[in-house]
Amino acid sequence: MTAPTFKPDHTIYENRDALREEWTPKEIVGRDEEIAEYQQSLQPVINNEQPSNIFLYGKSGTGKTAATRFLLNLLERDAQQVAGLDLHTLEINCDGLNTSYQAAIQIINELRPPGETISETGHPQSAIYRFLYDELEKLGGTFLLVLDEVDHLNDDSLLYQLPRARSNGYVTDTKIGLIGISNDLDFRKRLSRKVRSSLCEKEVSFSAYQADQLQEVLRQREDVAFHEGVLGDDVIVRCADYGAKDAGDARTALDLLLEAGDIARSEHADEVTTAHVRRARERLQADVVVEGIQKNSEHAKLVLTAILHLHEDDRTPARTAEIRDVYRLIVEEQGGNPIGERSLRDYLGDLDQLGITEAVERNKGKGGGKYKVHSLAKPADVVSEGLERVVEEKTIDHS
DNA sequence: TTTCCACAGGAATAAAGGGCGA
DNA sequence: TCGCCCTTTATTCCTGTGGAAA
Repeated sequence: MTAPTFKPDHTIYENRDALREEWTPKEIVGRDEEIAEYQQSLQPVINNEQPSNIFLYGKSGTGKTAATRFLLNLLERDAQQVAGLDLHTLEINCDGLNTSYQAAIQIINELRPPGETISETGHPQSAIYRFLYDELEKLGGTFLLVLDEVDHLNDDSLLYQLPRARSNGYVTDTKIGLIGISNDLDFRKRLSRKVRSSLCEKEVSFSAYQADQLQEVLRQREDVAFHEGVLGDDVIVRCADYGAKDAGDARTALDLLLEAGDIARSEHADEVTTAHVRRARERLQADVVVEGIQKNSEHAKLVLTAILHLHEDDRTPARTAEIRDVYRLIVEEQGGNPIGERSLRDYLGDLDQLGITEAVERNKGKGGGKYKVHSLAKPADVVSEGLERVVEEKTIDHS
C-alpha cells in the first residue's frame, strides 16, 4: 500500500476553531442579563477588594464557561490599568477529577513550573493543602479560581477550605475568589450549609437558550468559521432545532455544525447541507454512547447490552430485576463474575444520567410497590454502533 | 386514612491496586 | 523494601419513598 499524503483543505472552513468550545467570541450573544449580573459580582476584584465567591448554574451549553472566559479576559485587561492590582486567574475543569484531593493536585501543578509538579497519588491529604497554600501565598495579589463542572467532585473539602484559607491564616498575602460552575441544578442543594453559604455568596443562573437565540449564536460563529455561501439553506435552522430538541444547548448545536462541516469536507463537497447535519447528528449521538461507556467499567457496557437485548425483544421499559437477569446471562456466557444488584443500580443510574437510557419511576401501590423502569433514550442502532465502537477502540488500544 | 410493597439510594466498609518517602 | 495514604470499585445493611389497595 502506498503511503497516504496530507494536503491542506480550506474549501469549507475559514477558521474551523471558531466552532470549538474553547473559542471565546468577541461578544456573547443572547446572554445580556446573565453577563450584567456576573459582571456585577466580579466588581470587587477591580476595586482591589476581597473577591466574592460566585456560583454559576444552569444546564450544560448555556454559556456559563464562555461567559466566564469572556469576562475574565476583560477583567484581566482592565486590571492592568488599576494601580496595585495584581490579578491571577486559573480555570480548572473538574471533569475527570473525582475528589478535592485530585482537584487540589491539579491546581498545584498548574501553578508550579513544569519541572516541579507533584505526582497524582501517594501524598497525605494534609500535605496537599500545605502545598496548595504555599503556592497561593507565593502568588500574592488576587487569585480567581474557576472550577468548571464543580459538581464532579464527590466531596466538598476543597470548596470548604479554599474560601476560608485567608481567614484561617493559611494564606495571608493572597485574596482568593472561587467561581464554581455547575450543570447539575441539584448540586447546590447537596452542598453542606457551611459550603453553600461561602461558595454561593453570589449566584448567577443561566437559563436555556431559546431556539432563536441558538440561531443567533450559530450565525455569529458561521461568519467567522465558514467561507461565505458555504452553508446551505436551513443548515443553521436545522442545527438550532436539533440542538434545542436534543439538549437545549449551544454546545450541542455547535458540535453538530462542526461535525456537519467535517463530513462535508471529507466528501469534498462545496456546500454543507441539511443531509450532512442529519448524518452528523447520528454520529454525535453514537459518540455520547461511546464516551459514556468508556468512562465506566466493562460492566456498564454489559448492563447497556442487556437493555439493548431487552429492547430488541420488545421488553422495554424493563424493571431493574429483568435487566439484572439478562445481564447475568450475558456475563455468565462470557465466563465472568456479575456484580451485585446494588452496583448494577448505580450503573443504571449512570446510564440514565448520561442520557443513554431513560429511567421512569412507577408506583403500583400496596400490591406492587415503587420501582423504576428503564429503556433506551437513543435509537437502538445508535446504541449498538456505540457499543461496537467501544469494542473496536479497546482492540486498537490493546494491539 | 392507613397499610404495604418493591425497590432506590445513602452510609459504612472492604479489598485491591498504585505512588511516595523514610 | 515496607508502611502509609490515597483511589476505585464493589458489597452489605438499612432507611426512605409514595401511590394503589384495603
